[in-house]
Amino acid sequence: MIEKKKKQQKQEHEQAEGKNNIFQVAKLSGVSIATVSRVMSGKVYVSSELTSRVKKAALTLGYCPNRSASNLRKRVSKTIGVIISDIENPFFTSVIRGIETILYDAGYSLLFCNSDEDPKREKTHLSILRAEDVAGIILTPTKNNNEFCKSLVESGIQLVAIDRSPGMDYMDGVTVKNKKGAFEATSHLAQLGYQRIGIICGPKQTSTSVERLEGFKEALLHHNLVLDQKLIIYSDFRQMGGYKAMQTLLDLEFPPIAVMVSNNLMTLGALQAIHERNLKIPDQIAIVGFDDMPWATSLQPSLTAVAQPAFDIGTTAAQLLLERLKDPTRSYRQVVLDTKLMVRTSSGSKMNLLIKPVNET
Amino acid sequence: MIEKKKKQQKQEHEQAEGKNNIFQVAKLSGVSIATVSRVMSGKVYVSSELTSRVKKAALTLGYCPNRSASNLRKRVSKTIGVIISDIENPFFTSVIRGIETILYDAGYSLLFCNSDEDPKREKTHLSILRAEDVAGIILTPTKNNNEFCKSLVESGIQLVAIDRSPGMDYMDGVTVKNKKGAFEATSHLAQLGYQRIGIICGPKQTSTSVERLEGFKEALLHHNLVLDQKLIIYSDFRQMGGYKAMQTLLDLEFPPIAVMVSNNLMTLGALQAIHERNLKIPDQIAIVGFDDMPWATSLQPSLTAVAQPAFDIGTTAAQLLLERLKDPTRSYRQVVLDTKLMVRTSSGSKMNLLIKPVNET
DNA sequence: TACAAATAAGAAAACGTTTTCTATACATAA
DNA sequence: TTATGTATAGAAAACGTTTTCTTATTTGTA
Repeated sequence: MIEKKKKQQKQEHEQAEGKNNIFQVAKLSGVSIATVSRVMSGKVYVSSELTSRVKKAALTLGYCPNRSASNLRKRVSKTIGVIISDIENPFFTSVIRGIETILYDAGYSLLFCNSDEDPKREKTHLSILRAEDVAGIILTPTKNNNEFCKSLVESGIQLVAIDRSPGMDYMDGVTVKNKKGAFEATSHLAQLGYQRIGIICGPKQTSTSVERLEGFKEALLHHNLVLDQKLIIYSDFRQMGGYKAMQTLLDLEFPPIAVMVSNNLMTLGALQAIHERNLKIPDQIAIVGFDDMPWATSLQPSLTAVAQPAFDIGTTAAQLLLERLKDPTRSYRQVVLDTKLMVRTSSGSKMNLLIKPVNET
Repeated sequence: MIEKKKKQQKQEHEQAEGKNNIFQVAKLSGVSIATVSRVMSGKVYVSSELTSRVKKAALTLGYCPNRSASNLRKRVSKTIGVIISDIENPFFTSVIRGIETILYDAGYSLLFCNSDEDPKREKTHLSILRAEDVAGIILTPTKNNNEFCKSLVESGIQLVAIDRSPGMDYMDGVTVKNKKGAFEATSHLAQLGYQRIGIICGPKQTSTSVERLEGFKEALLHHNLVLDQKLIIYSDFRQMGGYKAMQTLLDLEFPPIAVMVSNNLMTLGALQAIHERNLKIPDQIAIVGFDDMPWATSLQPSLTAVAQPAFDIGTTAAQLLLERLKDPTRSYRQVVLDTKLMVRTSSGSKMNLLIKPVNET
């Protein structure tokens, strides 16, 4: 008799105060732990009598199921990893916000990592995320980790690439029409009569940078403008890089009269360099940026820029991931979102029709 | 015989391909799972012979321990929750970056949440983080969740408050000298000869907003300037709010000739309103912002602003948390970091070069 | 009346680790 | 020699869930 009781109690898990578990709820409500679990997850038959008793007990104890145990047993986690290359870039924070909005509603948590554009760091993060048993990962892929990504997919972790298209056929992806955006921006400058147009690019390897340069070149061709290689400067997508790149351009024997800058942070740097030399925008030099940012309308003159739907990139990526988690067999797809040229005054447009606040709450 | 073998194999966990576990490593290297675990954690005696065999097996299988199982067993997690009120605010992204830098090195992962300044959302996130069994939480506390926070601390989850001081004595905190920062900024304007100075504040409830207003008032008093209640506008720390607030100020019968804006996003909005009316900065209106941002030097004129050590706020918070995790009994402490007035041209300082930042670290 | 099907709930197994307990071999000290 | 300690490594328990397996009860149908 005593023997038997002892054995039964073996699992009673007398715990320290504060932390409580399913056994305590079961005890308080006088049911088995199975029933408690069923009530908590709420999708199986439990009598209304027991349901209410369990719910009451759970409430008074402030019980909430341990997620590690749950994940372990279910072999799935309600966590999704996000690896961003630069969290200090407002473009990416908008993306994150988009991701968060969707995933939060779907009951997922976000495990966040900053790769700093470093493939090694990216790999470390990827393996941590795997150990963490995330359901999926949304990332801005750097190069060099293709085989590793592939092995992740094989081991059942779904990936979604954003911003860059790594040319992988084993994951979904969301990008924007970089080439078209750059084409429009450059054409805009050409149409305003600027002939000597320069560009500040990002790193040579990233697909976004390459595509934007392509659009730039095509626009020059389209408008019968000569392409001077000296007016193409490669940089690093960072503010300081943009600053130095613009200095280089301005130091040329024949500097450009208009410039397209391939991302937001470099645009800030470029503006700084221009202001330092007391050049008038757009009279002495016109400028068009890529990425429309909150500060674009606060600049004097306001900044003409190619707007990317950053928030939508995030929501789209999250949705792709959710759909794939629901149906892992469906074919991989690449969603390409549109860009929009926001014409303001830094490009020298006389008709500043489109001055609107970027961000209304 | 067969019986016995079956029983032994019971634990062999023949798995699907791809995912691998400790049993497979043990099998491949011909040792027990205990030994594998000991090798992986690497702080207990295992012979060099077995160690190398296990390591090799782990490598070829690409094994890495399941974190859920580990957390469950160890009853601690290497995950830390971060709840930020607005991820689109560059100030907070710098903070996050600081947090990430420290915690990454210490082997922690970051579970990220956006509270959107909404106490209800904050509470939801807090309980998710508890279920997730995080070791600690760094948050920008909104009001109204005091008792809940307290219960978290009681159940063993350490909290660190950043940016705002909720006046709680059961958690560590990191803030900056808001009052002193606002005092200096306002004094700077007063010393330049501006007499009619306005302020755009954040929400009335947040401690940062209150402290900055206090510093503003004290500076006026100190310089024998009258305080016109009409020149104090409360807003919401967002760009649109700053835009509208500045419009309100400029629409006054006697508008201010200089303005201090209590955060970065509202400053952007205020600038927009000023530019829309084609007012010259600083000749027709001077402006000083709170929070020094990457774009401050790209503005024309460049923006005078109170710099907060956002990155350091993050690293400090992370360090406080790590120290507390190491020694949960140590007394709670509030770290207050210094601000620094970055004098540029939007405040009109060109006219008065005698002024220099009054500061010591 | 009897037998199948459906409902409800407990017992027990399983998830993949870490760690305690136990056992062996070998060295050292009494 | 015997006792004691130490290095090494396997067996088994434990972490807190979810879910399968059982069992008991109720309902429906031939």
